[in-house]
Amino acid sequence: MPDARRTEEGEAVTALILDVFRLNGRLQLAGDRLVSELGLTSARWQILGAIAYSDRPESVAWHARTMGVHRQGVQRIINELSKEGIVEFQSNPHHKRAHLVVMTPKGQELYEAAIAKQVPWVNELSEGLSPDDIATAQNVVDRLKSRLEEASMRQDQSPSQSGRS
Amino acid sequence: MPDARRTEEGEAVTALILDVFRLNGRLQLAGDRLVSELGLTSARWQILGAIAYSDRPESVAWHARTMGVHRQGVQRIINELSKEGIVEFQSNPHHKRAHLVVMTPKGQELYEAAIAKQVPWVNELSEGLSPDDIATAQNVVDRLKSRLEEASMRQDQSPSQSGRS
DNA sequence: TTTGATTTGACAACGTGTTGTCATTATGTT
DNA sequence: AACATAATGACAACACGTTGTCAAATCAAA
Repeated sequence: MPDARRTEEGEAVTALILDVFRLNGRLQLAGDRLVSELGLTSARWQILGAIAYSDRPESVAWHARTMGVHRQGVQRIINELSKEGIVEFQSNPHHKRAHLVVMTPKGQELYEAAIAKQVPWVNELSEGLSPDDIATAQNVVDRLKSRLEEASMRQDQSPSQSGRS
Repeated sequence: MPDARRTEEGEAVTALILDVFRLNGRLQLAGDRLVSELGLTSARWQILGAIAYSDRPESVAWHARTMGVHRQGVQRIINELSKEGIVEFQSNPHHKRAHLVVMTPKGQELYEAAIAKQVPWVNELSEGLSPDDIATAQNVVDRLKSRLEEASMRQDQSPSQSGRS
């Protein structure tokens, strides 16, 4: 047994993790409420954001990689958005199957309408918080995220490392 | 249009929120990997934790309220855990239907085994981070969570408040 | 060109959480 | 006691994400 007890940092990060779970749940709820009357959900909104922030049209798989989620989930939602005329597929000169995803004018209006709702919402939510503290929080969260990404990469790349030295 | 642009805090919190989403995803993944060989998942683990931390046996609905999620999801998972002999129901002297949930000896072993895996994992994950920064992060996350809970309560209690002054 | 590995989209099954409805049980009011 | 209200569990439908498999397309190597 290498470590039977948590270090001071380990204890603090454990508490932070539990709060992150709860905050995430609340954010999903609030996000769904915020854009539900636009016919959007948190998941759809996040995907529209990925499309909006990409410099050029990209494939579904590319967006999924960038977002750190699996292709299939993004594919399903983008297919739905396509049926509803919110996004559409452009033929890809470099790949016959991997079509490029772009927002339709209707999709762009929708995305801007969502932002118009998010701005006053987040302004009220964050009112009075110290920008320094927020930056510190973001830094900690980002570092934890990065470490987990690295650890995940290591585990994926060397699954044969089952023996111990 | 009350606020067309985000305040400084609004901008920072928006960035923080996006990172919280990504961190949450990574934590779910890491948590599932950590306890998968015990036959647990992140969701099951979290529910076992709620049971372990309650001072006395409580009903499913009570746990759901405490965790801030809906009864139905907790009910389904606890029913599964019951079938597998990980938790069991005690008759409730004060309520004929709302049985009390307790962990079986097998469930307690499972939960302790999960903690034994989490301790070295979180110690490595948090190594080198400043305890002060972690505390600041937790404080920010907790305040955002509390504000969202309050806002959610307000919206639930006064759904007739559709007009504006 | 041929072969094999990788990428991509399609499809299906499942775990998790949300939403809504229903019957049963407690609780509070009259 | 009788009634209305709330709480609780059961059930079903759906949204979202994960996991696995398959075929088509691309790319790299021989």
